[in-house]
Amino acid sequence: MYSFINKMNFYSCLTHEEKAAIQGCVDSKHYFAKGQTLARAGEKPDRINIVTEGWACRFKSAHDGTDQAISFILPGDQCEDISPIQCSLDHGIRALSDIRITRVDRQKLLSQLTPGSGLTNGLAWASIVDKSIMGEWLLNVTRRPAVMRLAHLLCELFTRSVIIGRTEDNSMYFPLTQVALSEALGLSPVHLNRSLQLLRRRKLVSLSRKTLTILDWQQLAEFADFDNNYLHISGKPPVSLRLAS
Amino acid sequence: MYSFINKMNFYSCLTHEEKAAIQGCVDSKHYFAKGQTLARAGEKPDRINIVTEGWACRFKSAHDGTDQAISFILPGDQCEDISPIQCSLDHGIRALSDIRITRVDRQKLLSQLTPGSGLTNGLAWASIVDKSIMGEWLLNVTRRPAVMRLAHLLCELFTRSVIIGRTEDNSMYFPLTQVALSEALGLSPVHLNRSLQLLRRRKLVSLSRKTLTILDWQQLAEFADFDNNYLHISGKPPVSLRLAS
DNA sequence: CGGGTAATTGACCCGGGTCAACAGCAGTGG
DNA sequence: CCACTGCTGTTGACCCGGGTCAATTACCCG
Repeated sequence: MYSFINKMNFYSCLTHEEKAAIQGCVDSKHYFAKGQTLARAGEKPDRINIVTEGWACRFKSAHDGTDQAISFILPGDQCEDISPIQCSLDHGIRALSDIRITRVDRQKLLSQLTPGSGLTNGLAWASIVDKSIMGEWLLNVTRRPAVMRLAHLLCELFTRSVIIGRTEDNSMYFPLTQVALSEALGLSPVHLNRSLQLLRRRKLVSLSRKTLTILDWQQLAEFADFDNNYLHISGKPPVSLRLAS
Repeated sequence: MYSFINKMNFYSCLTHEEKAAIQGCVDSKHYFAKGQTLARAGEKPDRINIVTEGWACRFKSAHDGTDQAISFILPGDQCEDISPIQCSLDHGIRALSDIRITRVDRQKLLSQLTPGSGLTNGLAWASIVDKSIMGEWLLNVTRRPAVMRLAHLLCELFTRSVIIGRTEDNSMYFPLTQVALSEALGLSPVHLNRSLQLLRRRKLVSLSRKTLTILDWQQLAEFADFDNNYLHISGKPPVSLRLAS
């Protein structure tokens, strides 16, 4: 739960009371193994599930049975919208690694959403960033060639990991298989593999044993045409500093 | 302004007082010609601009100078997020037809966002739908071949037009040029043209003089693998009925 | 009737998909 | 400790949907 509060606190600024109040909404904790489905399209969940450890993804299934990932859920992210409106999911959610989840009482949490509260602002931020990311993915997938597309996604995921404090130097935990990456990027697994090899050959990244290391951030970001504006992190000194190095 | 209130009222349910209060936030009205830029990436607008007549699009520019549309703005839609958080735009906005805009005072409007108010709920709905549409676009663009992709977008735009009451029988106002369509679908204008011709030859749609006519909704929707679930309109009888016909 | 925008057509090409085989490696049970 | 099994990653050969370039042809409006 620390991960969620930390994220809210990053975007907004929570008082001690607010943090405690959020803690008070916790209902239960759960564990899911890699590959398990956390939610299916059409469901109408009445709890909020927050991923506290591990990665998941939202995905939609196409006419031909293939899946497209529409976003990644990292520690601190919720599976459901936290909104007064409750509507059925239009996509599924799947664990991409073993994950830990904290379930929260929806009504209790909603009651914290008074105008101006830290939680209200934090969630508003998070929502804007989510939308921005989807816009950037749209651009990524339609306008950038495969290698660049992959490089861009790696930049994004590294930056997001920095934000939630899950990097160590230039390395990060990276549980995605090549198939999962290809489903996010709209590429075939085969071609994704070839693109990844190009990045490795250029000594921009190294990726093995679930660890991604950025070998040359400047070069990688430039190559990917990566501009972190869309993540709306400007004015968050700790992160800016980390990324400048 | 009617278009915006009507949209909020469609998703939520506004009292007379609420409608009047929204009207009270109106600041000024403006006109923009087709092709004009309403906003640029990086700007931090402090007014809310609501399109009341005509179409616009949000777009992002790629490394090679081409643009990708990331969503369409129809009458009743706002250009800016209505959120306590104010952050800079990560995309531009361009008029796709001559458009009319009503400018609204941000602070006044925000003061209407009390928990449980019709506006709060309406905006929450709208936000969820916006996000859903982007997810569907992601799927559309990565997983569906060109003709199907186009068919799907036409289904979406027709459905959205029904929602805002801008259709007449099976026809609707449709100001998009083929270039604009191709920018939304991630296709080249040439290929878009060919795809459109296929749909015409199959007698699924007709499109000329800014009027789109759906010749066979059943067939078109089936062909496009269109499932309007993602627009979250179930339980809105007037629309369901219109679309069933 | 002229000029500019939007649509259409043909010829050619390439990024990335598909299919199929194989290698590496982790976990499992004997 | 090893053999088995299934997942993940890698490679090669071949193919096609959709891109590009370039030239016309409508269409719209003053």
